[in-house]
Amino acid sequence: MEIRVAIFEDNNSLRKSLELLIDSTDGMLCTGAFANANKLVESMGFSEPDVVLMDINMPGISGIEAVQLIREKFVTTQILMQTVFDDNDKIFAAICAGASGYLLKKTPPKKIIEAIRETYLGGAPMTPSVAVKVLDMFRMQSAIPKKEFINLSEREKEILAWLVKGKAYKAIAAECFISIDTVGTHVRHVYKKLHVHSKSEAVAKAIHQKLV
Amino acid sequence: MEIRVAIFEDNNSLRKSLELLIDSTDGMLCTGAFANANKLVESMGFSEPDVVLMDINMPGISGIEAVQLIREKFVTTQILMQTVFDDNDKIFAAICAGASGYLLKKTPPKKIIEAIRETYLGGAPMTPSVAVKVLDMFRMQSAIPKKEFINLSEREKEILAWLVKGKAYKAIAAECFISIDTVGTHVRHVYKKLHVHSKSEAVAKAIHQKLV
DNA sequence: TTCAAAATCACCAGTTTCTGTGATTGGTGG
DNA sequence: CCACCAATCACAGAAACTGGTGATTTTGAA
Repeated sequence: MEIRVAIFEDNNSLRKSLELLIDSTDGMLCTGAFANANKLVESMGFSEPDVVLMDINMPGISGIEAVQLIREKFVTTQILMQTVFDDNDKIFAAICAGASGYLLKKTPPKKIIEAIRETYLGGAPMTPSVAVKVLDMFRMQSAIPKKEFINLSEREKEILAWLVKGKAYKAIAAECFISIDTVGTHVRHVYKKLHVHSKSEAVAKAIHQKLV
Repeated sequence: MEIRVAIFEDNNSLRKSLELLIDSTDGMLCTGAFANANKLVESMGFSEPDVVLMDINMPGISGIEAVQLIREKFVTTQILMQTVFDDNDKIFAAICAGASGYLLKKTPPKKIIEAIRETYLGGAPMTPSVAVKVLDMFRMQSAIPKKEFINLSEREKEILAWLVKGKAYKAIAAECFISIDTVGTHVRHVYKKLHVHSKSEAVAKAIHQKLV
C-alpha cells in the first residue's frame, strides 16, 4: 500500500518540486497539491491523504488553522509542517495545533522523504534545530522558579495543601486531627515564611512555586 | 578534528560493542568507556569527551544524576541518553536534567552514529517513539482545561484577578472605585460560576484554568 | 421598544480569618 | 544540660468573608 501525501504550499515552483519528489519515490503518491487551504475540506476529501505536508504561511487560512481543522475532521491524517520559520512561537503554535512533525524548508529531499515515512509510521520527525528548541521550551515550562528558599515543615506543607484545595480551618483541623487554633498557628507560620498576609496570596504563591 | 565520545554503560558486552562501533567510525574516537558513573569527574577529566553516551540505569550514581553533574561541571559536553526505558517519567527527567538527545537501545548502529554526530553539532536526536512522547507531554502541559465554559463578565474577571493577587475586599473596592459590598456581590457571582465556596478555591481554580 | 443581564449599592447575620500573646511537649545539637 | 525549633493548644478582639434579600442604573440583544 502506498503512502498518500497531500501538499499545501503557496509557492508554485516549490509545490511542483515536492509533488515530483513524492511521485518519483517508491511507495509514495501525491494525491493532491494545493496553493492554499481555503477549500480545505474539499481538498482533503478529494485527496484522502495519509500524510499532509503543510506550509505555515499561506494566504487565507493559515497553516496553523488548517492543522486544527484537519485534526478535527480527519483524525487519522498525520501532518508534517514545513516552513521557513523556526521561531519558538510558530513551533509552539504548530505543535499545540496538532502537527506531528516540523521541518524547515532547507531540509534536503532525502530527509523530507524520510520524514514523511516516519510521520506515516507514527513518528515525530523534526529538523535538529527545531528539536533543540522544543526541548528548550520543554525545560523552560517545567523550570521551578525557586530563587526563594522556602523551608516549610512537613506539617506546614500539609496544611498549605489543604488551603489550596479550599478547605476552611475547621475542615483542616478535622482532617489532621488537630485543633482549629493549631491550624491557625501553622497558617501564620506559613504566611511568615512565604512573606504573604492572606490566604489567597498564600494559595497563589503555593501554586505558582509548585509547593504543592 | 575527531569527535571524542565517552560511554557510561554497565552492560559489559554492550559497552564493548559501542566502543568498537565508535572507534571503527571515521571522525570518531572513543576516549573512555565506563561501567558506572561513580568516579564521574575523574572519568570525564580523563576522557575529555565532546559527546557522552549515557545509560540511565547504572549501579551507584544514576544516569540522570550523572547528566546533572556533567551539565554543571563540563558545560560544553553534550549528552545522549541511551536506555531501554521509554516511559514518560524517565524521558521527562532526562530532558530536564539536561540531556541533549534520547535514544532507545534498539536503535541500529548506523542511527547511533548519526545521532552522535547530530548531538555534536548541537542537535537533539530522538528515537521516533520518544519524540512523539515529548510532543505529547508538551501539548499536555500547555493544554487549557476548558471543558467548563466559564463566562465571567469583565468586571468579575477583574475582581478575580485582584483576589488572586491576594487583595482584600477593601483594597479591591478602593482599586476599582466601588463599595466593599459590590465587591462582595461580584465575588459571590464568581463563586456561583466557578462552583466554589471559598476564596482560596476560587483562586486555585482561577490559576489552574488560567482565567487570569 | 422591551427584556435580560451586568454592574452598582446596601443591610444583615453568622462564620471565618488575621494577629498577637502565651504555654507545653518532644527532639536535636552544642 | 540548655538553647532552640517544630508542633501542639488556647484565648480574644478586629477585620474580613459568606450568603441571602432587595433595589437602581446601564447596556446590549431580541
